[in-house]
This record gives sequence, C-alpha cells and structure tokens, in this order.
Amino acid sequence: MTNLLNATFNYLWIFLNNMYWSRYFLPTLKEVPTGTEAISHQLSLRAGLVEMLTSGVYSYLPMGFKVLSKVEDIIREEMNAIGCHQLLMPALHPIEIWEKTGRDQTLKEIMITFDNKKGQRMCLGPTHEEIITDLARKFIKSYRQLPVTLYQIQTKFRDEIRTRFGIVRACEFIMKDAYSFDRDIQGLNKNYELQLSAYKKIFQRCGLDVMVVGADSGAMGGSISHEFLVTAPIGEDGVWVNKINGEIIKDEEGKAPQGEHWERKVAIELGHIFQLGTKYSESLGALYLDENGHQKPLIMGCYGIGVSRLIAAIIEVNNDSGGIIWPKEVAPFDVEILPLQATDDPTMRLSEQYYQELKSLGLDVLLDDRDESAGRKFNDADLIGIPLRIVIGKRMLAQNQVEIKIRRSGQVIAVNKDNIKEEIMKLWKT
RNA sequence: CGGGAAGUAGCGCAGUUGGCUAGCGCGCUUCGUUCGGGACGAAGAGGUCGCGGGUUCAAAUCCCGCCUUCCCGACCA
Repeated sequence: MTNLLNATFNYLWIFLNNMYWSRYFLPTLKEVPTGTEAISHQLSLRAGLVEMLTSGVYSYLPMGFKVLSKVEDIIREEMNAIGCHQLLMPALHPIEIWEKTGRDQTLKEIMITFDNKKGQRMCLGPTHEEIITDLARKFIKSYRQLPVTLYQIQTKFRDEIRTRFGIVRACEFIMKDAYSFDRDIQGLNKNYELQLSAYKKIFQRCGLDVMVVGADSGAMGGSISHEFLVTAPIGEDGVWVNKINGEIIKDEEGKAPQGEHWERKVAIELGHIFQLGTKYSESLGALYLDENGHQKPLIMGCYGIGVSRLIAAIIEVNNDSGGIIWPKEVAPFDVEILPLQATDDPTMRLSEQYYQELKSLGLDVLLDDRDESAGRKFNDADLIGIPLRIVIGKRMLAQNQVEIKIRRSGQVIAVNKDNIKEEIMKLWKT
C-alpha cells in the first residue's frame, strides 16, 4: 500500500513538473561541435534539438521534437483550412510500382533498395507520387469524387550522395507532401493556387520571408512549378533578385540577367509545388468516368515542404551570437522561468507558482530549476532561445519585482511580482 | 562519384623526429564554500589513441590497407 502510494506520488510529481529542466532531457553543449559549418547545424546540436546517428540520419531529442510538432501543427492547420485530408502512406514499397513509371531508374541514385527475405525487391520511399496514384486508381472512379487533395507528413528516404549541414540535407527527413486530383486543368489551377497561398501562410507563420520562384520540374515531370526559397548563407540554390521591381528568377547555369539592378542571392529551397498533369495517372492507370461516361486520366498536382529542413532554415535566419531566437509560433516553449538561486525557498516557490499559473493560461512553460550558476543558466537560456524569459532573483524580489527579458530584442522589463501573468500575456499577444 | 581536411574520455583539444603508468580544459560523481552573465577548493569516475595488418626490443607516433565524419563540386525538400 505504501509502495503504491509512493509510486502514485512520484508519478504525479513527475507529471506536474514535467517541464522542469532538471527532470527534462535537454543536453546543451557549451562548445561548437567539430566538423560543423552551418550556424543552424551548430545551434541545433548545441541547443539539444537533434543528435546525429550517422551522416544524414538524426534523432530529434524532446525539445527538437517539440519544435517539429509545432511546425507540423501549422502545416496541418493550413492544409486542413484549404480542404485537404491527411493520410499516412507506407515508407516501404515494392519496387514494381516504381517500375511502372520508370522512376526506379530515374531515381536510382538516391533510392534505398534491398531484397526482403522472400526475395522481393523493396525500396524505402523517396517520395510518394506512385503510391498516392495507386490509391487514387483504386478508389477514385467518378468525377463526382473530384476534386480531392490528400496529404501526409512522413519520413522520406533518399540516399544522398552528399549530405549537408546536418538536418538541411539528410538521408532520412520529414516531408509534407500533398497531392491534388482534378478532372480538368481549371480545377488543377485552382488547387495549385490554393496550395500556393497556403504555403505563403505556413512560411510566414514560421517566421520566414520566402521568395516564390518559377522553376524547372526536373524528375517530377509536368509543366508549371514553383519553388519556395529563403535567403541564407548556406543556401544551395542561386536566385537573381531585381532590385527595382522585386522580380526573382532562378539562377540556371550561366544565364545571368543583364544590368546592375540584378543581385545574386543564395537560398535554401523549402518547398516545391508542381502541376503534374497526367504523367502518373496515365502510367498507373488512374482513370475516372466523366458525366458522359468517358474514361479519363486524373489531373494531378503535387506539393512538398521539407519539414525538417524548415526547422534548420528557421534557425539559420533567426539567431545571434548567443544562440537561437525562435519565432513565436514555432518556439519549443513560450516562456522560460529562470530562478537565479535554486536553493532559495522564496525564489523557488514563486517560480513554481508562475509555472502553474502560466500553464493554466495555456502557455508552454520551461522552468530552469537546476542548481547552476547564474551565468550558465543565462547562457543556456540564450542558446535555446525561448521568446520570453522571467528572471527571479533575491535582489529584485526584495523590492517585490521580477524581470521579463525578451529574447529577440534583448529588452528587459522590471515587473511587480504580482503582475507577471498580465505582463506575460500582454507581451505574448504582441 | 572526383578534390580537400580530420578521427586520442561525453564535448573541445594537446601529445606524432618511435621510449616511463597517454595528458589538458569543460562536463560527470562526492564533500564544502559560493550565487545577477559559463564561480572556487578538495577528492574521484571515465580510454580497445577509428579498425586491421606490418616494421621494431618498444607504436597514439613509422609503413600498407580499410572504415567513418566534415568541407568544395554534379542532384534534391
């Protein structure tokens, strides 16, 4: 009985304090890891977001997973808002389906293939056009079922010849891929526009200023396509920006535009949308009947976002010498409470009170209850980059005050200790 | 896949003209003192020196082969 009570108590204690740093799993690194070049690579490792298993393969540690979840939530909200439906397709594919479109050959270089024990040739999905088209073939029979757009957020596998910058180009990464099915080009255009506007919202909510650029569709096939790029020093793509009218064009092999008003920038590709047309529906036989009883191939579009890469891009453009500066909507926590002396009772009582109060207001709160020196806690706080920080120390407390520090601006606000809820909510909403 | 760099404790590094028991800083454990921007003292734990072979009385150190990681190029979200 006593054991049971103890176990219950322990469980409850851990549950209530699950975002106390001392009980969390948040290993920060003081020094820059060897062999890292990109700021986002360094900071994602130092802030305890990810850990490399082997080149291009990463674990997301609890705080990194939290960021991932928040980004996924944003994507899900915006996809659902334009009427898309989420599903989940397998990562494991029989090679036959890829042979039908010939992409077992065109994607040979990056495809991870192997034989299973039955001697069946398998691959780990590098993308899912074939699989979704197969689903459409089986279930979409009539024009009455159109249009429809399906999407998933899932792990892709690409045996990249060269991985880069940690999570920026990995062999195993998370992608949001959506696929639209229409009866005609007008429908496709409409869906394409819906995705394009949803993409702008997604990136904006992630705190990124993206450029939308017309692009080649490459191995995807189809005609029209657009890329979503964000300028960053580690960008793998070049673009030309017209300083006069804001026009942006992709930098393709040596075709530099004329004039001094064109400026070259490098950027990271975060999303790519394509009008596929009937390439996949024809080769896989995904046909529907129109109102005249004629069999026609489905008109398709596909729409991708590199979700894990997006996190790297966010860090790449939101940091300072101290560490990450999370944009509000994707921050792993909204508020960090930083008591300076973990051994001081009044300090800790107030910290715990704030923790409970702010949580009950729906905020995501981290309490750094570790008995560490002030300098170390401050530096860790800068590193992990939570937007709002409440600092509680004896000196201020003697005057009934605590401090709020805004990570991005560095602004420090002294607040009466009894007004913290109101002040935090006010700052949170701006 | 071509070109370059690097693998020594969890992390960052020194040691490499062959030579004692492989070292430093950070981190970790214990005790004490501290406590508003990476504190101090004392005592500890932690290593197949990337792997395999060779040369030698003796190899982290020299030779050969391999593996891994990072960076630059061709492809992609």
